[in-house]
This record gives sequence, structure tokens and C-alpha cells, in this order.
Amino acid sequence: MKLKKRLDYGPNGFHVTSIPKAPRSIRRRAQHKKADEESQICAFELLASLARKLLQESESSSASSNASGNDHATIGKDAVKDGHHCESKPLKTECLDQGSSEVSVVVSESASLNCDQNCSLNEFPLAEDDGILERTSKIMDSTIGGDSKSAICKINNANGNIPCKVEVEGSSLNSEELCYNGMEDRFEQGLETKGFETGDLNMDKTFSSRDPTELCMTFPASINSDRDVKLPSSRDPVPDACFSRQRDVALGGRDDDDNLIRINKFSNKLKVYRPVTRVGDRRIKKLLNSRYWKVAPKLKDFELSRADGGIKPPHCKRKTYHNHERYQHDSLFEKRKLYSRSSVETFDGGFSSESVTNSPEKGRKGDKRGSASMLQGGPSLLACGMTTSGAGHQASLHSKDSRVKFSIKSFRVPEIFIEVSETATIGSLKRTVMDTVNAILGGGMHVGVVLHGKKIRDDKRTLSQAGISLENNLDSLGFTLEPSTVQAPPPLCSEDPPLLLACDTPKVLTRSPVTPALDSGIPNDLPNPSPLTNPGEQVETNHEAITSNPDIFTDTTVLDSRALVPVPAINAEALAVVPVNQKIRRSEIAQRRTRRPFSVSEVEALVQAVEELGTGRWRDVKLRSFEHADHRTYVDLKDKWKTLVHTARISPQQRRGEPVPQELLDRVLAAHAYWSQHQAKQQGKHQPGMLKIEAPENRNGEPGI
DNA sequence: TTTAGGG
DNA sequence: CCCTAAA
Repeated sequence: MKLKKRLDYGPNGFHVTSIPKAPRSIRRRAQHKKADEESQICAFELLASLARKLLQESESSSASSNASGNDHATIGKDAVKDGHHCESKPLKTECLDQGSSEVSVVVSESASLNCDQNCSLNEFPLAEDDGILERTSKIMDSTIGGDSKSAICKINNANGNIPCKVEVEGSSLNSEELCYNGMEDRFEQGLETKGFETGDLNMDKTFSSRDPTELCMTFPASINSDRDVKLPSSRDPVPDACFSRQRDVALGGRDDDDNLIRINKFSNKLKVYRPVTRVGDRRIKKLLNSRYWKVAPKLKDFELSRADGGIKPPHCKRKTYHNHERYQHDSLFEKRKLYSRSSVETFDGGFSSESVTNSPEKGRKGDKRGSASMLQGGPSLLACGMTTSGAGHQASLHSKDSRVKFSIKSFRVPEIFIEVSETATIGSLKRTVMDTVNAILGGGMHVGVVLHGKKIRDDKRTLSQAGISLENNLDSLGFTLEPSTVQAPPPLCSEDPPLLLACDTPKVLTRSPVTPALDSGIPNDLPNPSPLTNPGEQVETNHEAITSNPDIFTDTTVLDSRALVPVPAINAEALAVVPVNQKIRRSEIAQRRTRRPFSVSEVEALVQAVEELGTGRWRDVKLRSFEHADHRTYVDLKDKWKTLVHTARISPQQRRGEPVPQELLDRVLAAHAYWSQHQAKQQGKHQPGMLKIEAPENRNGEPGI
């Protein structure tokens, strides 16, 4: 990898806290589905998950008559879930403080990676009945913009229609401080609770940036399609029914909004950077984070019975609410503007994770735990351990029940550019960074799945289809956070923000339910994952990313000297944070592909094709012989040919790598000579016969082709 | 988007 | 493999 352009990866990791989301309404993204919509972590989701937790906790706590401890929050029900379900079991989340944050996800292989980014990890629904899913939610920590006040979220219970409102008061939170104070909230149904009280902020406690949390997710095998999210209702005898319902509901809601959400922060310089759009989300996130972080649940305890089963949240309120919030947020955001530019490298945060398990399957729990511990020490990015769900699954499910467990220590974070004037204060810089980060997290983040360095774009593909199975190395599997590519709405429109907000939020809500899968940042592609070939283009998987990531959000402020990179000034609209698009993008998304040496068989196929097509028609060569090898582009083939010719010309002693049969090298020389002479390119005609003519030229002359 | 080459 | 100029 060349460092030059790839600042991005470095050690960037966010700590993302995840919050388990309940199966939310699954709404489909409607019409506007731009690939983009994908993803962002929505406030809603966060809220929902939060609410759930609160709910459950509250229930549990109430039962136990526990006072809300620092760590525990009582939660009412989530709006999203079916009321009864909610009650069924308390969720516990566990936050592990560990050196690094980790997220572990357990997924059945069959689960498809569909979700838009939105869905991303957070969204996985848990299916209890099937025992399949557990959901853990992750929350990105975002800190709230300095000014943020209180965010209120209302969630309605599908069943009861009981609105729950969670209010967070962060009265004056400085972004710098990023604090969420301990929240003691109790979530009461129908009542509004204030989630966070600003009393003392114990960021430290709540947020230990470093503490890694783990998130464990289990995906049910059953989840394949985008929309199939199973909401597990503990009660529901017939999960499927639930699903369908939920889906429908979901459909009703979302998309439009979603679309709006996408703001490309990065995309254009010109575009206004509007990061802040989701105050609500952030807050929520914060809440979640702070609150739940350290709730330490016991893994085993965890079984979530995800009462949540159904998700039917009425959207209206939420939207409104969110919009409102956002609106404010935006305003704030806009007010702050950045003047000079600097690029800040992304930071790594630790993740706080929660591990939630639901599971009927006991074995898993243990596994999770084990994996978690294992992971903790590890590299920031991703470590994966695999587990198999044992008997738990039913035959009914596809044979592919096996579950894959993922532990995500950190996400690779994209490069972030911000502008700040030289005269700006450090504090303002911090805020700026915070805002930027928050904005990103709030809105434009997508989760990408990288396997063997290659992004898996096809969200519909199941894990096993994508090559993610117990057998494969999960090491090569990684998750990335990427700014949404989608273009942002017109730059700087103050008006827009509100709209966006509104839209977004809804979107968010809906979205999660819809696609259970992990989402890759990129739309789909990989048609065939041929086992061998598929793996990895993308490159640097996690490992590289690993760099140390000292800081968490809270510390985002931390800018290493190296973190700040002066960027040539650009005019642009002064105030806005200017994303430098392409670079950013590239850096983020495009990492150097992993090296995948050509196998002898590939060389053979290449030689064969070139003999027939000539050396100037790489595209044809690609189509003819490598059409399904997604990782081999025509450029790659051309380059390979170039190296083959070179290799063939040098002495065998000088050759490196997997030896290529001399016979093939001879053919390479022969074909190369032939086509060079024939000026090849005559259109096509592949005349094999011709080649033979050339054959004689070969030194070795191999008659047989 | 492909080609063709340099890096 | 990447990056790009050209086409």
C-alpha cells in the first residue's frame, strides 16, 4: 500500500457502539432507492435500540426494584417492537471495557449481506424463535455538537401504540467534552423520560473510548433477502407471519426520507458540508453509548429474547421529532464554519460493544464470549472467530445454519477533511472535528463488508455465497465505515436541512428493518465469487487498518501532528467543510487491492486468450476468459501479460513467485512475437491458426497448443 | 471505458 | 498493482 494517498486507513477506527436494534419496522425503501440510501446510522435506530434497552432494563429493574444504576438504564419499550414482545425479556447489553473495542457478530452463513449500509450491523434483527438472531446494536459514538441540547425521541409501540419518549438533555454539551452524562432514565411507557441528565458527566466512565466493547450479532440463516428480516418475537408462534407484517409496515415508510439523508460530505468541495444533520441521532447515540457502554451484562445472561419481535413503529412522530432536531442541529452546524483547512486523519475510536445474544443456542454464548476475549487484545480492525451454531438450528432452516461469528474491533474510518482558519482556537478545532465526525457518523456512514480485501457489494448474497463461512478465514473479513457516496443535496441550503432531517430520520427508521444484511458500501457486484478468485481485491483488510487508535471520539480532539495535514487552500465557500472528494473517496474506498498472484491455470487461460485475440484486446480477453473473475480486470490481464512476457525473457533463476511452466512462457513469447508482428490488432479475428504459424518462432517451439 | 505505458 | 494520458 502506498501511504501516500491513503491516509485513510491508518489507524482509524471509530469506536462504534453498537446498539442492538430491534427489528424495526421494516420499511422498504421505496422508490428512490439509490444505492446510497444505504446507510447511515440513523438516529432512529439508535433510539429504538436505546429504547428497547431501556425498556427491558426498566422492566427488569423494576422487577428487581433496582435503582437505576449508573450503568443501567431502565428502558421502556421500544416503539418498534411489539409490545408484548418487548416485555418478554430484558435485553442486556454488555459492554466490555477492553483495550480495544470490538464488535462481534455472529451470523449465520446464509444470512445475506443485503442491508444497505443502513442496515449494517445495527440492523440485524434478532429472531428468537428461530433462535437465530440476536441483535446487537452498535452505536457509533458520535458526540453531539457542542450546542446540542436535548434530544427527544419518541417511539411508539407498535402494539400498544404507546409512545415512549426519551429525552436527553445534554443541556450544554460541548462537543469537546462530548459528554453524556450518566443518564438515568427510566423509560416509561407513555411517559417521557429524560434519558440523560446532564448532571455530571462521566464521560470517562460512560465513554471509555478505549474500551472496546463487543458487539455480537447473530444472523439468522433465514435472513436472506433485504427485506426479510425476521423479527423474532419471542412469543410469536409464527414468526413468519410477523415478518410479513412488519415488512409491509416497513414498506410504508421509508425511503424517501432516506434518500435525503445522504449527504455527501465528501463528495464535492463545493458542496456544503452538512454534517450535522442528525442531531437527534447523535444524541441518541451518545446516550446509548454512555449509558450502555458499561452495562456489563453477562454474556450468558444475555439471551435476548428479543421480545421485540415486531416492529411497527408509527413513523410520524419520529419523523417530526427528528426533523426538528436536525433542524436545530443544522443550524448550529452551519453557524460553525470552518475556515482554514486541514485534513484530519480519522481516528480510531474504540468500539463499545455490547454483546447480545439471544439465543436459544447455548453454545454460542460461550463462544461469543470466548471470541470476545480473544479479540480484545487484537488488532484494531477485525478479528473474526467463527463459531458454529450447533444443534440449535433446525433443519428447517437451510442446511447452512452454521453461524459465523465476527468480532469487530474497529472499523476502518475514512479520511476526513476539514477546514479551519489558522486563527481558530484549538477548541474550535476540536469542535469542528467533532462536528465533522458527528456529521459523518450521523449521516453518511455506510458499513462496508470487505472480504479478502475486496468489498462485497452484493448485499443479497448470503454469507456463504460470499465466501464467509466457518471454513474461511474470517481474518480476511472486515467491516468498513465509509462516507456515503450519495451526493448531497444542493450545497448550503439552509432550508434543506430540515427537509433532510425529516426525510432522513424516517428513512433511518425504516431502513434498518428492511435489510438485515450487512451492507457494503458499494452496490452490488461480485457476481460470482469464485472461491479462489474472489477473495480479496480490496486490500488491506483489517490488518492494516489496525493502527493504534488511541482515541475515541471523545478525544477526537486528538490530532496527531500527523493527523493534521495541511491541505492547500481552496476557495470554496468558505465556511463549509469541504470534502475533497475524490481523494477522500479514493482513500477510503480504494485501497490498494490485495495482491492476488495469477495461478498457473489463470496464466494458461490468459495465454490461450491472447493467442487467439491478440495483445490489444484486453477487454475481449477479459470477457472471454475471465468474465467471472471479478478481481481480474482487463488492466490486470494486460499487466499480467506484460509481466509474463518479461518473465519469459528472463532466466528462470530470476523469476520469482509461483513458477510458470516453461511451456506457457514459451507460448507467451510466441504469441507476443506473433501479435507484435501482426500488428495484431486487426480486428479480431482470432485466428488460432495464425498463432501456430508463429509457434515455430518459439525458441522452444511447442507444437501443441 | 479501453488502451497503452510508465511507475 | 496503481495511475493516467489518450483515444
